[in-house]
Amino acid sequence: MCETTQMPEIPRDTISEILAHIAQMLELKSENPFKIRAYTNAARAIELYSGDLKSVAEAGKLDAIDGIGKALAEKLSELLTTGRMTYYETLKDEFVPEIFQLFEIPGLGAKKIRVLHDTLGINSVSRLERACKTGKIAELEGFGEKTQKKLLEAIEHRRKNQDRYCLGTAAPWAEALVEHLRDLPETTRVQACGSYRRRKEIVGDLDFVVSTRKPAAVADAFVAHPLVEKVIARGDTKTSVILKPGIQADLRLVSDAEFPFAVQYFTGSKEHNVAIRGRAREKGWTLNEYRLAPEKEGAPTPPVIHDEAGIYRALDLEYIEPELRENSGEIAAAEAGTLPRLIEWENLRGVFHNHTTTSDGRHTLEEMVDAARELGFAYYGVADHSKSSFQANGLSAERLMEQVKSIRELDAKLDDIELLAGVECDILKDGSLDYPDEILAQLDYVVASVHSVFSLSEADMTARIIKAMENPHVTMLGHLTGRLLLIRESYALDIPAILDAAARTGTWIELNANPRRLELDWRWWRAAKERGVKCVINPDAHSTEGLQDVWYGVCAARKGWLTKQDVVNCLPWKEIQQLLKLPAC
DNA sequence: CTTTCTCTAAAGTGCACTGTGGCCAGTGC
Repeated sequence: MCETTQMPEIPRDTISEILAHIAQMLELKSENPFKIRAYTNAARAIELYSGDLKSVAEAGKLDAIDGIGKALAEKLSELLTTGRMTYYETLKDEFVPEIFQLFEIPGLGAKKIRVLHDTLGINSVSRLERACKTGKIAELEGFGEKTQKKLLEAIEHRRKNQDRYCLGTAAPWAEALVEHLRDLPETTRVQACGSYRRRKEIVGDLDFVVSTRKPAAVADAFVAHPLVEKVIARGDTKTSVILKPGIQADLRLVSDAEFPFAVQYFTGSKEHNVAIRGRAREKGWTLNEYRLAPEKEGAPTPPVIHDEAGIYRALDLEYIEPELRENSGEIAAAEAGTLPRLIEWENLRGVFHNHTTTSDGRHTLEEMVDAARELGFAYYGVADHSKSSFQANGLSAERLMEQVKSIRELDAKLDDIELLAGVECDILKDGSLDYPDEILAQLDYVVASVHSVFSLSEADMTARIIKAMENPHVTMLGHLTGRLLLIRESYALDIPAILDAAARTGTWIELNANPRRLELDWRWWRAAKERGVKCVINPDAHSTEGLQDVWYGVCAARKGWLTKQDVVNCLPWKEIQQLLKLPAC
């Protein structure tokens, strides 16, 4: 046997993270700020680079990438060819790894972390918490009572979110495990349940229900999956594990006859199930995770159930899609036969809010358009950042007009997709827009979004956004509430007032499909629909892969009871053309 | 550390906000 010398390819994201980590360490060492920025820029340049880094390194051409000079090219070349970077490893040895947790606490940056470390020896979140509780932080120069209180709250918030994951984070793990279970010869039926199946924007754990005649074999195979870190419980019917990323996953093993009941039960929500069981009881039956049976002797015999829909049918209900099972009126609607026919992924015909390398996207216009064609979209809109979003390399009016020109040129060459030239225009603090009207008038549509000054009062923020909506060039509002799930709360906003204004001005509201956003939140869409406000599902894609986020957007729209009639981008091209008052081709 | 120029030296996204400490510094977008 010969030894293998082949080195596994280092993912581009890992390289980018290493550079960002170096920047962080240099910050802690109070290095030359421009050196720090050079590493930050390089991390970004690598992230945005779409070519094959390894072959560029082998050709010695790394310094041709914008933002990579002689020194960085050398270090990256070492990393790409040997798998190690000496500089990085030496630097890393100077710090305990826990200290980097402190950067995750909002309000703490390198300067403050350095003070905490040098004066109180704080090098981890747990030490920081202790110091806050003993009042030591408030005594420090540059800190005070308020900072101490804010830090403690941030630590508490962090702890609360520790066992919560975004739908988009958990979905690949859930799907990998479902596929693994389905591939086993011993499994009959497999279903992922719980909040993941209900497509909640945040999930706490993963639940799988499997029917089988050989539960021990299935459990063995489940715990042997490479994603599994450790087994915390192992019984005949239930196995619980912790996956490598930290999330708990439960596997329930049942007979095939029990399967529909287990799936219905473990899909929840708890509130939905309580209501459903109450309904069974009214018919003299008892419903649990194993069966539907007469409650006592003499009660009528329930029908034989083969699948989940059968349970609902037995209770005189239409089938209720998992996304709707939140006990918010779905049972009454199922009884009356008025459940909406929910939008499906296949109904989407195009998208409007997408970026390119011209602002902060990772792929070029051509690459993004190719990806959109592959997804089968009939139309595709580009909306890069406007000039005030300089941190996202926002476009000056001049650059924007150049981009419009290149979009029109590419559009003329393609006959299987229609391209639209738009912009994601910043709503400035006073509600005015980032370009004059004569510039906006030259675009096919405008996505108006807030990217700065999040701390306005509710009244001021509401007035700001309404003012933007009143500009006739504004077609839709992007990521209305500014939340980043598990990272940042929404800003203060009077949403009913915004919905009223949207109805009055005919402004569409985006359902931003990025799994960190999924806003406007699904809980508001029925109120929007009542007012006749239209939804537009946008991926806010910064890369070709990002386009696939529309799937999460459709999940959220389904949770919001939306049908294809409620979502503008389910319309065919001809109707979009009329709605946007575009010249006929 | 990189880029660009005034080509071996200088400049390098800019503003709002917050809290603290006395009119500034650090953080975050």
